[in-house]
Parts: sequence; C-alpha cells; structure tokens
Amino acid sequence: MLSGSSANAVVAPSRRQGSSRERIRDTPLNSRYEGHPMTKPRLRFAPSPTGYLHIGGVRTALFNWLWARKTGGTFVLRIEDTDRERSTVENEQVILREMRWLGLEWDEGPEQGGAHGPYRQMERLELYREFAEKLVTSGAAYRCYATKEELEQAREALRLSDPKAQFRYPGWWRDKGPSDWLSDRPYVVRLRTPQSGHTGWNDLVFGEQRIPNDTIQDVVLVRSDGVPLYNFGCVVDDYTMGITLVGRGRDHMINTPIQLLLYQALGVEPPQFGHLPMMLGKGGEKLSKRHGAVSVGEYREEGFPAVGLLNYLVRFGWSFGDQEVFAMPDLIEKFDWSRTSRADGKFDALKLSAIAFEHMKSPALIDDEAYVVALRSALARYGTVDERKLHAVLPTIRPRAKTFAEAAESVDWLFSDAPNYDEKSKEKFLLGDKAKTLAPLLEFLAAAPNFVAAELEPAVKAWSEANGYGLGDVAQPARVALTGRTFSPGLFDVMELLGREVTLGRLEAAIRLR
RNA sequence: GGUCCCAUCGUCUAGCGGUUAGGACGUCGGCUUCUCACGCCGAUAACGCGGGUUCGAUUCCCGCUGGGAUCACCA
Repeated sequence: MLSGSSANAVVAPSRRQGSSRERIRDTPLNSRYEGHPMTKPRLRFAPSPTGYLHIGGVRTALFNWLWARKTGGTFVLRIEDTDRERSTVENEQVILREMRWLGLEWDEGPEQGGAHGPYRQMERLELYREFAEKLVTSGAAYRCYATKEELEQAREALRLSDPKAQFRYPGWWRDKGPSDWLSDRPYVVRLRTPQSGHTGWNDLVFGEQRIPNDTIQDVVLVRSDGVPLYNFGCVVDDYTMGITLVGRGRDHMINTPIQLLLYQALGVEPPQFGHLPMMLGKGGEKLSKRHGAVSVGEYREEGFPAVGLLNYLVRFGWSFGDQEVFAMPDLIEKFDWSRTSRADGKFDALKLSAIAFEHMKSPALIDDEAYVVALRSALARYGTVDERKLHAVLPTIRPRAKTFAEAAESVDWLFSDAPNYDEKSKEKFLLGDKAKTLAPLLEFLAAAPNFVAAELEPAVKAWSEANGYGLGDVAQPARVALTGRTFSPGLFDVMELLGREVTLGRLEAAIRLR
C-alpha cells in the first residue's frame, strides 16, 4: 500500500531501485532536456487516434487531469499516432472534441502547442531518430537486420517442435556490431535488455513491483521504416516533455519494466508510475461495444451530462469513504492516488445512469444556466425556444429526466405548436366517456382569475369536489389534452407554463376530437 | 505455458485485529400523490476455500481455487 501524505507525493522523487544507469551520462543530447523544474507535477494523457474515445481511456485521462489540477501541475495531451495503418486525423479531431466536451482541458497539446511540442508523435520523428542513434552508439541498443519473414520462419519452426513454447527473439543480432551491418538493408533497432536481475519500481497504486529481466525480450524500439514503437516513443516523449507521473491502465503494467530499462539506458530519471485497475465488461471480459456504449460520443449524443459520466468513472476504482456524488471542485480537492483500489471491476451502465441522474437533479451540481444551455441544444429541432419558458420548466423536469435528451423529450408539449397525442392515451381519455369533464373544466378555467399553479390547484380541487368528480377524473383527460400523454409534470404547473390561452385552446381542440 | 496482478452483497465500494460487516446502484415491499417522476421508510443480499499467527481474524502470512493483464516491426 502506498504510504505518505499526498502533499509529500506531489514532490516525491521517483523511487526507482538504484541500479547502474551510467551508460550515456552527460552527453549533449541528454543535457538538452535537463532542467525541467520538477517542483510541479507534469502529467499527460496520450491517446492514439485509432478510433473513438473509449470511456476506459477517459477514466485514465481523468485521474491524471485531477492530479494535475489538484497539485497545480500541468496536463499534457499527446497524440500517439505512430500506428499509421489505423491513425486518422478524423479520429484525432473526435478525441479533442470529446475531451473538450468532458471539460478535461489540457495545458499543452496539439493545436495550442506548448513549450515541449510538437505534440503529435509523427511530428517528432527526428527526435526519436537522434535518441535511437545515441542508444545504438552507446551499445544499449543494436541494429537487427532480421526480416519479418525470417522471424516468422523461426516462429513457425518453434510452433512445430514445441507448440506450447512462447517464441522469443533468438538474439541473432544482439552481439553483432557496426562491422556486421548490412548496408542498404532495412533494420530495426532493438533494446539490449539485461538477461539477469530484476527491474522494479514503486507503483503509486500497486506498491513495490519486481519483474525478472529474463522475461523481457529485446524489444523493437524503432521499425525498419524509422517510426518508433510504443515503448520507445512513449519514453522519449515522457522524458523530453518532462512528465513526472504516468497514470495509466494496468494493461500497461508489462510495459513499465521495459520503459524503466529504457530510462536507464538513456541515463535519465524515470517518472513515477501509477497503474489503474481495469474496467471490464459485465461478464469480466474486456469492455467492448457489446456491453453498450463505450465511446464518449455515444454518451454525449444520448444526452448524458459530462460531469455525471466523469463522476461515475472516478468512482470506478477510487473512493472517498461513502461519498458517491462529487462536484468537480470537490473532486479535485479530494482526489488522491492512495485511495485507488487495485481490484479490477465491471462496468455497470445502470449505475452510471444513476450517478448521472444525481447531477441532473441537483442545481448545485449542474446549475440552471448549464442545464438550459444543454437543454436548448437538445431542443434544436424546435428552432429558437423561449428562454423564459426554458428556465420556468426546469424545476418540473429536473427530477424526471436522466439525460438532456430525455429532458427535451419530456417537454416537447411546451415547445411544439400542438400536443403530439399518444394514440392509446387519446383513445382512453379524449375519445370516450372519460372526456366528459373537459368541457366543464374549460368553462371553469376560462373564468379563473389568476392563471398560476398555486391558485389553480386549490380552485380546481374545490371545483371537482363540488361537482362530484375525483381529481383524477379531471386531471388525466386534461393532461392528455394538454401534453398528449398520461404522464407529465404536475397538471397545474403544466397549465401555468402553457398559459391560459394555450391551455384553453388545447382543451377546446381535445373536446372537438370526440 | 512464462511473468505479473487481483479477490467484501448481483454491481461499484467502506473497512486498515475486537463492527448487529456500513453506503450506493439494482431488486422487492410500503408511504406520499392529479399521472409519471422526485422524495421518504423498510426489506433483500457479501467477507471464495484450507492452513497458520493471535486471547481474537473480513483485516496479517502461506497454500489452493477462481478471475484478470500481458507475452507484435499495435498502442
């Protein structure tokens, strides 16, 4: 378990096990990037634009963002677009847009730039080339001229001789040097990893970790086309961007020793690492589309409030006693890595919905102004809607709408010219015998002195009683006449919202239906 | 298979040697009520198993079982 206060952790130096990292000290290349003031944490979110923004990724981003905001540190957004097959600019645009929608704004990143740019890996190729060259020169890495085909053959041969064995790079080029290099032939750069000993770190979440070096292969750092692979690009960037703390999913845990070895080979101090437990699907498998919406875009489109989504995600693998609901400033204040749990969990769309609903209901969590803005865009199909009506209807829909889309749908009667009758409701309450109260009610309402809920309610109640009606006998037909359906906010609120003229008009229209 | 990780209600979790094992979601009742919601009250339901350590283990240690991650010229 993690010890030490949060205040301590802010400036805590990384706690890497001391082992030799003498190789390429004091070279110009390294000194070029030293001198980042390490007093404030620098964190990053480094998505690859190979698809939509996944809610698992958002959770990772959120934890890093929260820590940056809490500590007054810097949050960097870096685009890891080295998978050229799958990366697209469209995906990048989507990711940036969703991050903004979520409110996870970044201090440095693509588009606005920053002191450590560029922030797209494909724009940093020259940098990787320099670092790779340095590593090869120092002997920490080497050129491997083995082709994919040769490797595939070796793999196949092993499969035949021992189907259960795990293939490892045979080390063909590990002990060769410049005199063996094949000019004009493509090569990859591999890290020369130690074959004995351990590599360890003190994980912010999982505590002391120790991985045997002989389980780590001579991984490829740079492809034959000169584009770096994940581990290399990641380390070069985290280092040159001055990242002090890397928060990421537990699926990256296996990459950490490799990256630590790389920092060691570079002769530089690694950042701290904190790994988050996995968010799995209902059955405990990898979270995917078949568990419902997994891309932020879908939640945005369904009208979920961003803060609600974030609140659910932060509570997944993190807790603060019994508190479930957090306003963002509260969360920033309370967030701490030490309260992160280590057990994987299962995504629950129902709980997400419930947490989001807490935000939808509470003006303290989503203030009226923000609610109205979101509601207005959800009501776009009605054109420009009356601002006053929007505010007025808020108290009646807040406890009823789980999403802005639901909110918009639940008040369509207020913004459309005529109610959109639900067929069954129309038949039951407007066409049959039950509609008989409509005409006398119309007459009564026409004479009501003040058309406000507080006066209409007692008046109509008294009138119903005096005429031998139950309030339900009056209210349900009237509700259908005014809203088109059998469920709505309180009838008298509906009347006040609609106003006398519209109310009477709709009652009249309903009466004519018979 | 190797390496690594994890283990409290169905789910998210609190708990950090002594608790009637708490909260939330869900589910089921009830109250409120002009409908639908909201709200309120109540119920349901968990420490995977076996060894230790200890006066005492959900809690500490070991083993087992069960889950998961990962082993690419993807990230």
